[in-house]
Amino acid sequence: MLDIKELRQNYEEIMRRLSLRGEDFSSLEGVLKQDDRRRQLIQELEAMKAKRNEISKKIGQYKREGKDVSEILQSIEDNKAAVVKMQTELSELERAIEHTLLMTPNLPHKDIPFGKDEDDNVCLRKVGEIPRFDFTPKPHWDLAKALDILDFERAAKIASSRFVIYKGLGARLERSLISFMLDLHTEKHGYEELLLPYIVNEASMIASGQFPKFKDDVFALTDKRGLYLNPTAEVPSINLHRDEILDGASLPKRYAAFTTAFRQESGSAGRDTRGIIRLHQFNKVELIKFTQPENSYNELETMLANSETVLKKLEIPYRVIELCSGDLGFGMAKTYDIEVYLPSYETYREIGSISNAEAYQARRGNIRFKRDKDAKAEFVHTLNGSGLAVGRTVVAIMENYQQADGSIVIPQALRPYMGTDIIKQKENDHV
RNA sequence: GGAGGAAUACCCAAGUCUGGCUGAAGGGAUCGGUCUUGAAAACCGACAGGGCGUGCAAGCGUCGCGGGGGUUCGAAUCCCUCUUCCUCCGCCA
Repeated sequence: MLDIKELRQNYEEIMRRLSLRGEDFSSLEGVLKQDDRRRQLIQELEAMKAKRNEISKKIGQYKREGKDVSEILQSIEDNKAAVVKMQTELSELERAIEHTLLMTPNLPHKDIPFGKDEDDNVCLRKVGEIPRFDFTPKPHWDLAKALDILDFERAAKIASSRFVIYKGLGARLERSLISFMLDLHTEKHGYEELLLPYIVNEASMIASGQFPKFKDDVFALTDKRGLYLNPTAEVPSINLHRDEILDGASLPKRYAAFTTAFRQESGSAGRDTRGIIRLHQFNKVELIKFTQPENSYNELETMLANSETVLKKLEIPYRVIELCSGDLGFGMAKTYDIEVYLPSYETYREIGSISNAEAYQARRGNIRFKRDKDAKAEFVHTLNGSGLAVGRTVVAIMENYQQADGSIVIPQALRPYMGTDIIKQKENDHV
């Protein structure tokens, strides 16, 4: 959320930076007018309240002294109605202002490339060798079918389309990757492991930036409490410290969390319908940081490096993309995407996204810190990154490590977890 | 699911029945001081924090006793509602 005071003081500059996103934000002009009226109302209202408090105090005093109170009671009659009226107008204004601010995205960081959409993103580097095959590489769904490690038909029977069942070494591969990633980040990169609720409430959705704007993207439960299936680990983990004032000495806080994410994907009908690239339910290891503002961009770089390490150790080719202003996520000031090379697509596909939200989520979720005991509370910066998307890592391994006979070699780093170095077709397989 | 109980500042805790001099007694912790070679003890002093508004600032006002709403001139105190926690019963991995 943007700070209304900053918007008031720096209107031109903020509008200029917002416009880099390529959308229309003229509605913010109205917010300034509403804010003027709001402040005027607060002054009038508080003056009346001050008067009322004073008179009430006097009434108490008179009563104790046994004096007559009817005259003084009379004098406050008009006050009462006026207070109610002003209070009503004020809360309506506040609600309207808040709604607009909640619908307004974060300011893009000054240094990120300007652009309209993903075509203007900038490739920073390519890492790893793109595998060369002396046969035609197969897409992961074909490989999976022959190996009998993924089952889409039965998943559709049990749930619906865009779900999958992992079987045998397929399931083991997913589980191994989760452990591998968590072990790496907790043991080598200094993150603390979290295992979070998969169900979150509305306040959490608002704080992390999903609501109110992206309500259609999530699964809502019918439970009367207003609960939703977690669309990304960012939601439960950012909310870990909602409405808290953290000790500055405890920053940065670094967390790694395995979660299962659930998404409607309603805007993606027809896209990535085959395989496990885009599912309603998928697993992810997420990295989260709460930092002091001056350190957040350093922490962003190390977080990116931490995510890259996963792919380096798995020896999967990838590239790092810096998102341009027009492709930037709603709540983020700066984002790197990591994309893995997929032979069947003959291109790179996103496998992780590493972002700095600066104070945007902290303001929504009231997440602050104090530099020392007597200091004023300041908003932290929040960062989140994939470390990585597990299902897509499975895809990357299957496709990049496939052999001519359709078997899949397990990356060296993963073998201790897998207990085998290859996934191959079972003998006497009768499916 | 049923029956009870609770939520007050960093912690403990009084106040709630009977609304007003209570933005909140008392204790602990913490910080500062006296004493001491040093420390402890004892004694003295300080000790809501935060949001919002206003102001160059000091300050002033407002809101704030789990959250939200209501009654009232006035609410920690009365009413409604939600949340969380505890005890017991039932069910259950």
